[in-house]
Amino acid sequence: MKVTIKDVADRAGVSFKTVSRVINHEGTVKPETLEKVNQAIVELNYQPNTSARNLAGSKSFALGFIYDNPNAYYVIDMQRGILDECGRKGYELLIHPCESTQADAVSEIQQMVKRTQLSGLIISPPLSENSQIMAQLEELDIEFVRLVSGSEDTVEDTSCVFIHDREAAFSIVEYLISLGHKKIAFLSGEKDHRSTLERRDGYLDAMAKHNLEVNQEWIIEGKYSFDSGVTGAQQLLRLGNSPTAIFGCNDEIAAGALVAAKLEGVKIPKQLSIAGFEDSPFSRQTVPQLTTAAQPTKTIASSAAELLITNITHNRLHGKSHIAKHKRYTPELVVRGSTGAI
Amino acid sequence: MKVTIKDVADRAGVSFKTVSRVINHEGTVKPETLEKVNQAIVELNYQPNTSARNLAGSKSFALGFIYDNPNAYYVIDMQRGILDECGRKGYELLIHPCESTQADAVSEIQQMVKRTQLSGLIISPPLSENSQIMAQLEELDIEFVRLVSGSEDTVEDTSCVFIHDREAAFSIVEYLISLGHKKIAFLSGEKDHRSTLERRDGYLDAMAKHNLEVNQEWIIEGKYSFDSGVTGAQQLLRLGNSPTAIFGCNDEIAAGALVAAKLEGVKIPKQLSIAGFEDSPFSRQTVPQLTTAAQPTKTIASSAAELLITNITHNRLHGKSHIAKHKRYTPELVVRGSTGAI
DNA sequence: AAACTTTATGACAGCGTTGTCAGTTGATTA
DNA sequence: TAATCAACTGACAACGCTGTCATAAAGTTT
Repeated sequence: MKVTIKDVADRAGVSFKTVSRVINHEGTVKPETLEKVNQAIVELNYQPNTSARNLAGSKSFALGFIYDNPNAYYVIDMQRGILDECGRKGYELLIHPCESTQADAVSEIQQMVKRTQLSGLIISPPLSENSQIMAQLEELDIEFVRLVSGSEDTVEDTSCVFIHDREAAFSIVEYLISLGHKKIAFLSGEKDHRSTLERRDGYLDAMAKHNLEVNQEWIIEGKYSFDSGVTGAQQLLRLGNSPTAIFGCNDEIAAGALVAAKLEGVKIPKQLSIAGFEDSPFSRQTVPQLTTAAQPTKTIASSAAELLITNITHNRLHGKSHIAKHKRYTPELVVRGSTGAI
Repeated sequence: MKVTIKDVADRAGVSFKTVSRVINHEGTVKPETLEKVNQAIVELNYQPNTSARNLAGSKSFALGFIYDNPNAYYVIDMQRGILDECGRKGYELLIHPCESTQADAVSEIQQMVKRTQLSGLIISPPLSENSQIMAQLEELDIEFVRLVSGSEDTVEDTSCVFIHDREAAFSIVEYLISLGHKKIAFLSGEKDHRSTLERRDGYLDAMAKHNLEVNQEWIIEGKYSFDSGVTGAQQLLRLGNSPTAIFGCNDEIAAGALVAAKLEGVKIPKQLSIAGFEDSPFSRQTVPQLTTAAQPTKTIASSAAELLITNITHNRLHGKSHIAKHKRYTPELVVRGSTGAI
């Protein structure tokens, strides 16, 4: 009924330990033996039992994805990207949404890690930016990779995938400037998200580079939500000296701004240009479609998983020598109908 | 370092088997012993090792969620709902997005089940409606619960959670009728999705009940996408005899229709009423907001997980006596600004 | 008070792997 | 030719738990 390593061994005429060597690609198996074993594996359609492997090796072939992000599109893309890599490397994925505000967030993660012996964690923003939580996680003695906005790490030398939000925001705003805009507003997301600050800095960089005045009234604090975009934009449009372009911290905000503009009777892009960030499906479901910065979330996720698995494998072989590698991505400008010359 | 069942046993002054009994709520432990053991567990912060439990019991405390659904909001809600229940019952969740069109979808699932000894699967539409895949899954000898549109099962006696799309669609259309609409169009989703057919039937039911003519030109085949809503609505609005109300098969379609109406210069809801289905975040991010039917996805998911875990537990105790229970949910009408009297 | 239940607990094998260490083989060297 | 070495393979004990069966303790019946 159930095919075990011994069945494979019998069929191949070797000891079950040799089969184990083959499964684990230990490389110390004679080519012809390897061939026999592989054939037996195929013939019997053998699948190694994960629990047994985990138990015996006191490790696990599973990664955890920890997130605290309300954006469904983002989360789904992340999951897909991680799963792709997991599939290639023979890992499973456990997902763990949580609330970073929750006091026991870490102890919950810790329990999960203990129970399942997760061999690594991938942590996405904004959780990955919470230095307190990250500090606690360090103590858990588990490998992890964080996704963070920016180009340098705030926390010590953990493995990171950096997203260059600042540079991307800069490109967007510079593009708006190239269209002739001088009065450009910024609709911010939660200001305790690093991405908000990075994107704002990119905006400020571009304004400064082109010697454009930044009116403090044009920087509106808000949230990463559609509603926040609506109210923020309304506020801007009712200003005496209202901007001719709005850069929303993400597509939801920008979509909200678009709606607000319509409510106020402002024509897009004739009277007002609006740009978003992220290139989520949102940005293609507005009229006109949003100019935005495309964040290759799925690729980033795969890449984070790859980095994590590399680290895990490395550590298994060479002990905790912490190679702490980094990767970097810069979202790219995508021009659509919501922006235009004045 | 690592706390095992034996450490707990030593501390509580009992055999490790007794601790095992406590962990598994076997109920044959004297109250005072139980108390001692529980205290030891807390003091040592003991977490049973899942791999060991799985291996020894040749079962697993993990469910799989199999889906083939492009709708990010839906998937996220499902995951949350399932995870909630998993948390309560001490299960883990493995997610497995897949393509139902893919030839080896089932063999992939099978391998995953073998590897991880998943104790049950939750399968959401449209995959759950694919009778071929379901048939193959039956042979896998694994407990599963399907989510399906409708009120009766097409497949034999598997466990199901039914979503009464037809009834809900009926309410929506009847509501439109109550507003005075007589010319009501239907923008369909993929017609190989059961939900599409159910919602269409609900639409037809309502039309029939009120003796309203159904012009075949008003039923437009499409997809569950924003774009499909746009083109479908455009087609309708350019008709000589165009409808005064549109019922979109889901919120994305309806949102698309809304945009199309705007492009054509048609005022919502003055000249045209539009209703969606699902109550996804979409429906609140349009202007005006969409009238829709609220599908309690998260609750449904929890409920499916609960049903599954009940079945699993039952089967462990009493063997495969297949209790095949069903649950039912009817989405509820949510009236917002996109619909109004003519 | 003896015989029988019932309830509560423990001893121990085994789940399917990996890790460790001890062979075995064949080739290479002195 | 014997000695040495590398490359490969196998035996066997873990890993941390559950299942099975045996046993002890307590309660019930006659």
